[in-house]
Amino acid sequence: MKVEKKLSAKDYVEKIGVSFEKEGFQPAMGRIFAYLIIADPPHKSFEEILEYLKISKSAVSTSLNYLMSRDLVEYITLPGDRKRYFKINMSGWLTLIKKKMARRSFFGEIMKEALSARSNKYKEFNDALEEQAEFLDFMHKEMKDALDKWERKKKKKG
Amino acid sequence: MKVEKKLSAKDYVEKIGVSFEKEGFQPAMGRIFAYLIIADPPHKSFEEILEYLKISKSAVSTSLNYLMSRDLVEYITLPGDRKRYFKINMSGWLTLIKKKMARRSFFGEIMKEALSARSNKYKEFNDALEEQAEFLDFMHKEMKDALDKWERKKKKKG
DNA sequence: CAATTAGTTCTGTAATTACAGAACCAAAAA
DNA sequence: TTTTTGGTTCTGTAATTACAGAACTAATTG
Repeated sequence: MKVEKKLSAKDYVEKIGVSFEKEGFQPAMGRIFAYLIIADPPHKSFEEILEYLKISKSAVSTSLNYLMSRDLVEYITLPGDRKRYFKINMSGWLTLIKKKMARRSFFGEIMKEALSARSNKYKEFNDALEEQAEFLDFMHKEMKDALDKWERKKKKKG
Repeated sequence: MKVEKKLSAKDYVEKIGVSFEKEGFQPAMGRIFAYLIIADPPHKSFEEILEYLKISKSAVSTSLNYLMSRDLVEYITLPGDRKRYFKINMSGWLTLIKKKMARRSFFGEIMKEALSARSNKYKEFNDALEEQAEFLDFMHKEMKDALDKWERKKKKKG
C-alpha cells in the first residue's frame, strides 16, 4: 500500500517549479508560476511574490513581464488598491502548446525541403526521412483535431 | 507567385540547426543533426563531421555521445574500416515526442496534487486549474491514440 | 509639492554553458 | 614494438544566463 505523503506548499513550489524549468523556463519563472498555482487566494501582489520566494525585485519584475508577454500570467486590480495582483492565465498553457506544435510542423517543412535537395542515391534514407516529415505532419494534424475536439467538448459543457 | 529559392547545403544546416536548438539542444548538436539530415551519403565519420562543421573534436565527441544516448543518432561500421559512421536514427524523434508527452502528463499530475492541497475558497480558480489538468490528460491520451494510429498505418503499409 | 508606493531599469557579478585545444588512451596497423 | 588512428577526457576560457542590489521613475497620497 502506497503511503501518500502530503507535500507542503513549499515542496509543491519546488516540484512544479522544476517541471516548469524543464519546459524551458528560467528557475525564477518556474517558481513564480508554481507559487501562483498553489497561491491562496490565487492572485498575489508583486511584494508577496518576492517575499514568499525570497528573490529580488528585478527577478520578479522581469519574470512576471516575460510570463505576461507569453500569456501565461495576467493581473487583476482590486478597487481602492494601487497594486496589481498577478495570477495564472489558464489559457496560456494552450497557447504554449499551440506554439510548440507550430514549431514542430515547421521542422517537418524543413525536413521536406532538405529532402528535395538530396540526391536519389540513398533511397532508403530518403524514404525514412520523408516518413519522418510525414509523421510530424500527421501529429500536427492529429493534435489540431484533438484541440478542436477539446474545444467542442468544453463549449458543450460550459 | 512565390519564387522558391533553392537553399545551399550549408544554409540547410543553419536552418535545421536553429530549429533543433529551439527544441532545447546545444548549437553544436543542432548543427551535427542538421548535417546528418542533408549528408550524402547519410552516414558520416567523426572526421567528416568536424571538418564540415569546423568544430573541435571534443565538441563532436560529446555531442555525438549525447545524441546517441538520446537515440537520435546511431552509427554503423563498414567492412574493413575501423571508423564509425554516424547517421540519424529516424525513430529517435518519435522517442523524443513520447518523452515530452510523459513530462507533460507528469505536469498534469502535479497540478492535480496541488489542487488537492488547495482550499475550496476559490472555486473558480480551482475549477480552471482542474480543467487545465484535465486538458493535459486529454491531450496526452489523444496523442497516444494518434501514435497508435500512426503505427497501425505504418504497419499496414510497410 | 514632498513623500511614499509599486514597480522598472541599469549595473555588476556569480554561476553555468558550450566549446576549443591539448593531453590522453585503447585498438589496430605497420 | 612502435606508430597511427579514432576517438575520449581534461583543462581552460569566452560567452551567456540568471539574478541581486541599487538607482531610478511615474503615479498616488498626504
